[in-house]
Amino acid sequence: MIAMQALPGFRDFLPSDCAARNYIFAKWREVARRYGFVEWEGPVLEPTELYKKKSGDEIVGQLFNFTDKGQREVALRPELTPSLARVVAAHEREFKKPLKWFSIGQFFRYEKQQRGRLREHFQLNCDIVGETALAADIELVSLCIDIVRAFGFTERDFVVRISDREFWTDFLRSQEIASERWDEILQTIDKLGREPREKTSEKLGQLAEPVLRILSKGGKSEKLDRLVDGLRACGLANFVDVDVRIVRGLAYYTGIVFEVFDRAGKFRAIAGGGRYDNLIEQLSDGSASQPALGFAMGDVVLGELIGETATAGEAMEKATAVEQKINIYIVIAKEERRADALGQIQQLRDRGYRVDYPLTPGKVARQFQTAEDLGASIALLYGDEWPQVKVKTLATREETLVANEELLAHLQAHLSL
RNA sequence: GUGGUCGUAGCUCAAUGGUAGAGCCCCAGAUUGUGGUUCUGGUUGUUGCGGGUUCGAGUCCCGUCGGCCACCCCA
Repeated sequence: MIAMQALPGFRDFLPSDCAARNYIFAKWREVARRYGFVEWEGPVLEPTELYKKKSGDEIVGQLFNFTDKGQREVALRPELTPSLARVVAAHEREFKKPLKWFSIGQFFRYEKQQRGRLREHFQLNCDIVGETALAADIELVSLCIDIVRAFGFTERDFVVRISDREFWTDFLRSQEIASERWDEILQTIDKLGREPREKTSEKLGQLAEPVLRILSKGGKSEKLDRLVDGLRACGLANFVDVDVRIVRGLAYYTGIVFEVFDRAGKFRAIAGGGRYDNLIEQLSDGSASQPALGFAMGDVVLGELIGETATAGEAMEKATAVEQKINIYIVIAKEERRADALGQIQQLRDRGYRVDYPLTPGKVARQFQTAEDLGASIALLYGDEWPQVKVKTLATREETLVANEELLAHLQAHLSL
């Protein structure tokens, strides 16, 4: 029995898990760069106040927070957006607008874990700052779709549900509802799918009838139409559904909001985001003001969906397998040749080949087995043939003798990496 | 935070209240320096932990920790 284990909700990444994670990160990075986004990072630990301040009280109860040795109230970041807002406010004039920034990092929350929901996870965040035009919303949703597509998913596998908070705030204004109640009503609409209809009606009171009528009709707006038109021009309209039931829990969203789900409805949201035009101004106490929008995509649900989707799973399997293989394994058949082998190993590694060899004397049969296990395509045997080396192509079992000093040239000609 | 359910070897799982097992993995062999198959042998457990009932507990009871599921909440 091992005494120490990881804390609940925290993961160990064994090599295969790490390879899968790196694969996800690589796709995220690759597609974000295709869209002209640049990478940045913020601190993992932030003052608790940053999250208490304006992002809605609902998040505070789930913070992984504590008091540090300097008596500061701090929290492991649960999300990136407040940090981004702070950074943008502090460096507002240093960059031309719009900013297109992305970040990959670890985020934390303190709550009971269950499937798809740990106390720690990795997230991609993509944000556009300094652009009010709907074109920015189209760009962001397009990027989100293309990132999911990059893993081999199609419109049969996932859907982006798009909504607009302004659709609801316009409605509430038309109903002459006091703005203090808006957040509470939006929360109720957000919960609509998860709560019994009677409870919703009770909470909405006189609004229940018009709200339910809108939902049964589907809800439409000129802005949402234009958004979908823009995505259609990109050829991405098949990936989206307008669905005004999407509101999102965070209070800081102000306009378009969206969430990505698997079509089968088996998992939690894969990604989510929206427009938060007032947050930067709020967090900076008015010293900076920038419209902004962004989304986040986590590694946990995405990873589960990749694992359960044949095409995506195979693509990842293939990519990670290649990544973990070595190119060349050195078989030391005679210990007298170890020094010669080491000299060549150094040369090969300098040239960029992935090379491994037995650290202790061992049977030749076992060494070939190890070469196979490590995924080498070629084995070099150092033994009685010296100063020649036996070059064996493992897949075909073909062997040729090559003089050791001609080995580099020989491999360059015969081993394509 | 609340409720339900589960916890046996590194992994997947067996064991009517009566001496804890199998498969896989791993390790070592099968006449001198050649790998994916095969054969032989071998290692591994305070049955999550702590109490209790019993002649006797992996099995029943209580507590605790951990996993899973639902609720809460959702970045």
